[in-house]
Order: sequence, then structure tokens, then C-alpha cells
Amino acid sequence: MKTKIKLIVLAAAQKAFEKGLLPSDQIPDMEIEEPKHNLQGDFSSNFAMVSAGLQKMAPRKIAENIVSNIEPQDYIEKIEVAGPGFINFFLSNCAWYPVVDQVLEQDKSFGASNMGAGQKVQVEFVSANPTGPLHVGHGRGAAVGDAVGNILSFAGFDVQKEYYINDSGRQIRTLGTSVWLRLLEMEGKEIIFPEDCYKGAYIKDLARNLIEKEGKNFSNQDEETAISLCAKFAADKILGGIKSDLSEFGVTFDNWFSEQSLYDSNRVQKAIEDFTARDLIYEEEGALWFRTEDFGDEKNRVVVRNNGLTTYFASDIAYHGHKYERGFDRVIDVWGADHHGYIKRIDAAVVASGTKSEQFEVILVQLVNLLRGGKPVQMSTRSGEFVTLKDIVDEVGMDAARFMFLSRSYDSGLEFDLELAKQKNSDNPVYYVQYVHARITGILLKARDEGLVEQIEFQKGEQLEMLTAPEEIKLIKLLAGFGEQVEKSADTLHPHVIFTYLMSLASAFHGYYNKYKVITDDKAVSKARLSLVLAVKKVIRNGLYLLGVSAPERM
RNA sequence: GCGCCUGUAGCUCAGCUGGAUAGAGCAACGGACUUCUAAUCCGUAGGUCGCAGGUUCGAAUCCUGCCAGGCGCACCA
Repeated sequence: MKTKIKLIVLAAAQKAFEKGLLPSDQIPDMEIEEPKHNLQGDFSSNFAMVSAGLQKMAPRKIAENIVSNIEPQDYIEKIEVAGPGFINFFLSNCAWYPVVDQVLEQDKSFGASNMGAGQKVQVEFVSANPTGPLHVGHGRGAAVGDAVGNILSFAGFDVQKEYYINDSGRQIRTLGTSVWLRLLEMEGKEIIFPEDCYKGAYIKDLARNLIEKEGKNFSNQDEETAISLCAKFAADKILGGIKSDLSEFGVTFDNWFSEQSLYDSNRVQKAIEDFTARDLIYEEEGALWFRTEDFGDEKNRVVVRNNGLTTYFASDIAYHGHKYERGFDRVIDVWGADHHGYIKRIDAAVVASGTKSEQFEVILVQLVNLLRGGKPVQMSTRSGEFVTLKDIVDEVGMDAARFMFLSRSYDSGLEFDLELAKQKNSDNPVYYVQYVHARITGILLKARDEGLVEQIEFQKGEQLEMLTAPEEIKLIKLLAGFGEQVEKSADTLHPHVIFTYLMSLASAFHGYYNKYKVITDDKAVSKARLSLVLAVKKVIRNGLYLLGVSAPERM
């Protein structure tokens, strides 16, 4: 509809120019937008204002010349010039009816777009070290990454969701040591538990599991062997837990990528050699440094320490290089905001490997403040005790948790109130939206029982011209705008755009529902309203799907 | 000190790729169920868009400088 209006304006501008009413046929960047107030029409063009300088003419005068040259259309009721020179279009109701049929026909693909044109995109998210269970922050990252993936895919991108497993290096060894020490402790030995070891209660559980599995005499082994066995056992176990927690959270990955595999295939080594050969890496004080400064970083970064061990950054260089080798045009990493200092150096690695900086994007997800009834939930990093993602999903449910995580822009910190997320009323946005879906199903079931419709699903609207109430037209307009919101969400990589959209659609529906009966004595009106309401149901479902939230038939 | 994010109603936040009278939810107050699900709706009230400049027909939105809060600034991951 927007593009239609735009073409009309352009045609009128051309005509006005030919008639000599406009001095120039230059067309500036103009916008067709939906005004906030109904009095200002359904669509509005700022053409006159943005071309004022070009035409050397007063905006209102330009607007009038445009309006007088617009071909009349049956779906346009009137056109006005208003304010500083807006051209406002008022559409007749019949302009909107086709939207209902589009929704019903296109069904699950309504709102989809081809803006991505099949471009290959990888979204990497969560990627938590397998050294402990996922916590709240990971939950937000998981919800965001998963939703961004869904949205990009719906917008026509070829998306792969990936989890990077840091299954190599020092933190895994530390994990092994932690478990080993707890194990010795359980067997009555005196131990000193170092500061840098993992302190959570889950470490003791792992030690216990290991004793059960391997028997009592495990501690007699040579320490080195024991620690690496502990590490392997613990990492596998924890990763298994992470996978199952994520799947209970409704998050699935297309690929789990192992850091260790980069070493096994010599990719890390090759990356270092390649950069060294190109003088991007130099030696100083026994360590190898990558000249990230040359790419805009504050200082150069170590890739191999003077003890010969590679840093995490070294495998990250190889990892990101490998992503592009796998054919991704765009790579999106979802990180916690506390990692922002890392962006420049990865960007340096990407650019040094011959990829354009624009092909690498980082979504920084701000921190989550966990509350219970408005009061902060105590989380002690010292003792290693924290509220896990699993705790939250168990307590409030997957749908409520996901919806809450996606309710705000990830650029802002998030207050997550467990009490609020559990409430089953309008305070809790997830039920507000899901309720629309369930309510409509109820209506459709009743309509079927009364013989008004054969099935609760159908592909063609009926008697749509009976939809004349302003609330009905407003609903259709909202449906018509879904695709644009999907594109905006995909373009900005911000899933909360979909959240906001769903809230306004739900609000419009609930208002309508309370004011009008869908099933009335008038058969034609009932059929029209059933068509509209089914369309609303489908769009709600499509939107919820993008956020990874279920659309229940009954509540 | 440097970098990233944030500052909008009492609270939590939308709006920020510039548009007309800045929106929603909660909290407050007053209403609506013999009705397709009240997990809902309707109404009232609530604002120097952190502060100061600048850009222009027009700034919550863009630029600069302050102020405040969060998070980072390792041969850690």
C-alpha cells in the first residue's frame, strides 16, 4: 500500500513538472509514513517539504500542485494538504479488505520477506564455557540470538545458528582441578581449594557422580591423568546439561562448533603462521603479538604467551576466519555487554583475514537484573551460587521467560521480576498476547458448532465489506503493517520490535472483543468478523513464533 | 583517564535511519461479567524527553560539550 501511494505521488510530481507547475523534475528522498493521528489520514507524504529547497518554492504550494495532479483512485477517499506541507491520504475501507485475504491465504508465511535474498548469515550465541550451568544472562542472550535467527530467516536470509564450545585451554583444566580437589576432599583428604577454581555446588555433584561411576579408588591415580579425566568428564556432563537446559528453553542450534577442533585441524597454527608471514604478528618479550592497533584497537594483543600457550584470542582468530571460509556473507556474534572490549580485536582479525568489517556484527546484550517482587535477588559470585536459567524456566515457564527477555531492547539493562513473570494477568505481557490467540480459537470453535463455518481454519474471507467499524479497520491496518515490522526488526537486528508490535495488536484486539460480538444474529456480519478474527489469530501466531513463544489454543 | 550502553510520566520502558498534539503497561482513582474465556475492557489523572549549545522549514530523534548511572579497559576466559 505504501509503495502504491509513493508511485502516485511520483506520477503526480512528473505530471506537475510537465505542466510547468514545478520548476524541477528532481525527486528527493521522500517518505510515506503513517501519521500518529487519524485526523491526519492513513498515509502521509513529506514530498513537498523535502523538495522545498530543490524547487525553490513554498512547501504548501508544492503540495497543492501535487494534489491537483493526482489521478483519482477508487480506494482513495480524499487527499489533503496539512501542516507545513504534508500530503495526507485518506483511504476508503475497501482499500484494506484484501489484506484479510492475504493473511488467510499466506498463512504461516504472511509477513515473510525476501529482503535477505538468500544471503548466508551465521548467528552465533550463548557459547558459554562448559564450566558451569547457564545463568540468567545466558538466558537473555539465548532468547535474543534465537529470535534474531528466526527473524532473519523469516526475512529471507539463509540462517545458521551456532554454539561455539570452548572445550580447550586453561578453563577446562581448571574445571578438572576443581572436580579433582572436591573428589579428594570427599575421600577425607585435606585439600587447599584455590581462589581461581570453580566453587559452585555443582562441582561437588560432579565429583560425586564421578566416584559413583569410577569407583572408590579413583584418587589413587596419577594426578595429571586424574585431572584430565575429571576435566573431560565434567565438561561433557556440563555441556550435556547446557544442551538440555537450552532445549527446555526452546532454543536449538544448527551447529555446535568445537574450539578444540580448530587445534586438531591445525587451523590455529596456520592462522598464526599466516599472520606472522604477513608481519601482522611479531615477537616481543617472548610472546607473539597481533598488531590489532593497525586496525583501530587501543593496543596490540597477545596470541601466544611467553610460556608457549596460545590465548583464547588465537583460536578466535582461526574461528572467525573459518566462519567466512564456510561461506557466510554475514557473521553476527551475540555477546554479553561485558565483552564489548573484545569487538575491536575480533574485527581486526576479520579485516586482516580479508573480510569486510561490515560483514562482522556484534549484538551486545546488556545485563539482566533479577528481581523477586521488586527486590533484587542475591547472587554471590564469591560462593559461586547463582540463579540458573533452568531455575527460571522451571519457575516461570519457557514462554514467560522468553517473552520477558525479549520485551526490551537489548541495548538497555533488563529488570526481570520472577513474581511478575509468574503472574497470570495483564501485568504479564506474555499471557496478554497468548490470550488473544486462545480467545479467538474459542470464538472459532463456537462458530463451527453453530454451523457458521465448516472448519476453524479457512483460506478465504467472506463478506469483508461488512467490516466498517473503525476498530475493524484499525485491526486490518495493523495486520497490514506486520511485514514492515518484520523487516524493521531484521534490519535493525532488534527482536523487541516484534514484541512491541504484538502488544499493540493484542491491545487492539482485546478492545475490539470487549466492544463487539463476533458471532451475532446477522450471518453476513458474523462471517466477516470471523474472517478478520482468524486473520488476527494467524498474525499473532506468526509473531509469537518469531520470538520462540508458543501460541496456545486454550488457556 | 579511555571505550561501549543508558538517561523520556511516581515505577518499568516504547518512540531515536529527523516530521504535525511525545505513547504503552504498572502504581492511583472511578466504572464494565445472566454475553464468543474478566489471564479482558472503558474512563480520569500524570511530562522543562538529564543539562547547555549547534545543524534546519522542523529535533526526544542528528552533531559537540558537560552531568549522572551500568559495564569494560590482562601474556584471563
